[in-house]
Amino acid sequence: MENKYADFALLFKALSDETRLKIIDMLSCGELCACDILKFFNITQPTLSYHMKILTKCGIVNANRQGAWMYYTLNEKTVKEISEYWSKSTSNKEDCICHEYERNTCSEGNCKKP
Amino acid sequence: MENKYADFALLFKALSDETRLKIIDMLSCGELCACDILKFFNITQPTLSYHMKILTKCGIVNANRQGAWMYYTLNEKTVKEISEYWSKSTSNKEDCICHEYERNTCSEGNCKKP
DNA sequence: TTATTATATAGATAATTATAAATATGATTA
DNA sequence: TAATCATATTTATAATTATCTATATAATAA
Repeated sequence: MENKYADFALLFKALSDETRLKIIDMLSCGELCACDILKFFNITQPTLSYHMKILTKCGIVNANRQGAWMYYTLNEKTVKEISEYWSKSTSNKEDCICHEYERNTCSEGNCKKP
Repeated sequence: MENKYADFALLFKALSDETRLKIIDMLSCGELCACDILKFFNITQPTLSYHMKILTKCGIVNANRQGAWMYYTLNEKTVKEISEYWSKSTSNKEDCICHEYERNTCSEGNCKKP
């Protein structure tokens, strides 16, 4: 992993859109064809294609072409990695980047709480 | 909850930036003053202020002013809500929005897998 | 009270994003 | 083979985002 923060920032960016969150919700119940997803939304086909590209490029969604049709599924590995990242990032840990510097050093220590 | 997809899209948008992910990592080990966070990064003070506003506005981070200093902590409630949303959104569920429509209806059912 | 420190806001700008219309590609059907 | 269907790409555009500089505000220290 070259830069995990950049990688996960990209994954979260893929999740930062209402339409894409709904698509993930739908895929959690099983594989779907692009045309089925499209009918659910009030967006054009190129717009869906754009969103699916964002979801597949970062690895949250698997794409599988069957002739003219594209079938999508959730990528369980990435789904799990996101859970694990969030869980680890938000809990106290030995190897946190915050240990790479001194706390309370503003104005020679004046930012310590009273 | 008015629109959970819009709400969580906003939370994930707050997480879609490398600097903000690092700030959350740092806060997981305990409360920090803005000036301490600032020293960790190669960004200007207004840029940090902008990022902290995004994190506090959506409720991921709590802000607490003590005189001239701003102290930040993680908002454990929101942290947990994000975990729970992701876990639920990515697992098969009875009340999924995908049940609001018929599958495999493209070209009168031709998008069914062979 | 004046200077300094910590933080926020305003304004400008470059980069990115979401969207649609138009078009292209490639598969399927008649 | 021609027409149709499913999807992707290109182009344009409007909106949003990340960043900086400059400035403002408010607290603290000299």
